[in-house]
Amino acid sequence: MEGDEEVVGVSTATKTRPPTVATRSTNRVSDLLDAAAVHFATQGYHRTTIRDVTSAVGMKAGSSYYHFASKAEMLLAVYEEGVRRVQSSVDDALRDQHDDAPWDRLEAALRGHITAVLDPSAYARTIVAVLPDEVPELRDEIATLRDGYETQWRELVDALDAPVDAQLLRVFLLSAANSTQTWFRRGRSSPSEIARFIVDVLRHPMDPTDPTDAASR
Amino acid sequence: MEGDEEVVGVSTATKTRPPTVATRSTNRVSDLLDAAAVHFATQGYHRTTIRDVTSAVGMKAGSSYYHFASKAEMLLAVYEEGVRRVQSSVDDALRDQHDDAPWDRLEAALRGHITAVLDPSAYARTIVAVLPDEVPELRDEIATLRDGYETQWRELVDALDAPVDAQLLRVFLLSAANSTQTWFRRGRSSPSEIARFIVDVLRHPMDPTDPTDAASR
DNA sequence: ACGTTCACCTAACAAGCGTTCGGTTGGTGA
DNA sequence: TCACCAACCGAACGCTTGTTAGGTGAACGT
Repeated sequence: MEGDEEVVGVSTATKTRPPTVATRSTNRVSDLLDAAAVHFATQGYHRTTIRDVTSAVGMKAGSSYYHFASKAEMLLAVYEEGVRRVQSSVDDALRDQHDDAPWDRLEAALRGHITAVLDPSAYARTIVAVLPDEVPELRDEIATLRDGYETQWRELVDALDAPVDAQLLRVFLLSAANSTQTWFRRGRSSPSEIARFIVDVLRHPMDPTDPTDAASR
Repeated sequence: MEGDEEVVGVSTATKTRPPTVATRSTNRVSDLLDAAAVHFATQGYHRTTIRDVTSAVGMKAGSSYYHFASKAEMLLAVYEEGVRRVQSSVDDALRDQHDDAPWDRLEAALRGHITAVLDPSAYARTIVAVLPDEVPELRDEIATLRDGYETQWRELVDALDAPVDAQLLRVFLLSAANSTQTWFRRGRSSPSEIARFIVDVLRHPMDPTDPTDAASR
């Protein structure tokens, strides 16, 4: 009998359907998500327990399942919000950048990306910290989200018209920008400086023995 | 009575002391370590269970504790071997590199590093995949091991005499090299090509509009 | 005023985890 | 030949985990 399976998700529960949006002001889903983001970003998915997250906002473990059907769906929610925030941070940076030269646009995008990755809210950090196949059940969803975001970077890098493999360059750019999360210490250098550093390193020769570099030294 | 506590670690067990080195040929510690490396590298520390590792070599879970006092010590053993292999891979590459120009030495070291990171034995991949504070009880040991290895890179980067922050450059170099593990597909590009790509990107200007780049295009 | 619904809590469940401990076997040195 | 010990096995332990189910009270629409 395969007529009506759990089509949309209406399986065991008869009527207790967690609403997608908050309907009452006492709803604390956003607090839950905030705490989840912090824990996922700093401890990773598997080391984070539901009780870690809920107790951080004064909830009990079971209450989580009123809002999220599972731990994986909780991560997915954080992940989606993370992508949304990085994307909008990049958009903001690109909007502020009025010079539309390819290298300037790249630097602006880098600045936006790094800013989001270093944001204390930890949403963006989660999408860097937890890798796609760390949670097999979400592999496709996570991969899709990442791809959607990286599409923009494909265009940015292609626009450079650089004399190297564009795919390699894009991968290295993102890995360099993401790595800031591991070593960054506040106060030493800002996202803007890091973005500028990366672009400078790429644009200008840094080999003192390079014949084309005679002028800059 | 605090006279004789578990001073050195001789607590419960009376005489069953696992020997540090293998004494009999039927010893399968190396097989265990191989399997552990594969699982730690591909699944991470927390998603890997003792039963995963032992069953991969036809052992039972409890038998692991004849060789390793805990799961954490098992990881540490893999980690140490991983550092050893990356180090020797870099040493080999540097030895083969007869031109001792700083940039050539850097490229050789990168080649060695990437080769080790992409090695199917997975030991080196482990030290990239599992981050220092993923296992709090080993944080200091792991950090020490990493520092020891990175010292060499400090020297290599300093020798470049590049007109940028040496620390930033070193961090980006290693993160770029390590990121190969996530996207590398065998057959598309070799460790040598990737190493050369990274060095090329740094040494030579890739901005077509850069005035100093007129000659190379 | 009142029944309904939201947003939780309480309490447990089964599965899986790292770990322990006594037993077993086959190779080994004397 | 035989005691011995390295190198396991078998079976459990206690704990944590994600998850479920039923109950509770305050806020809400009517």
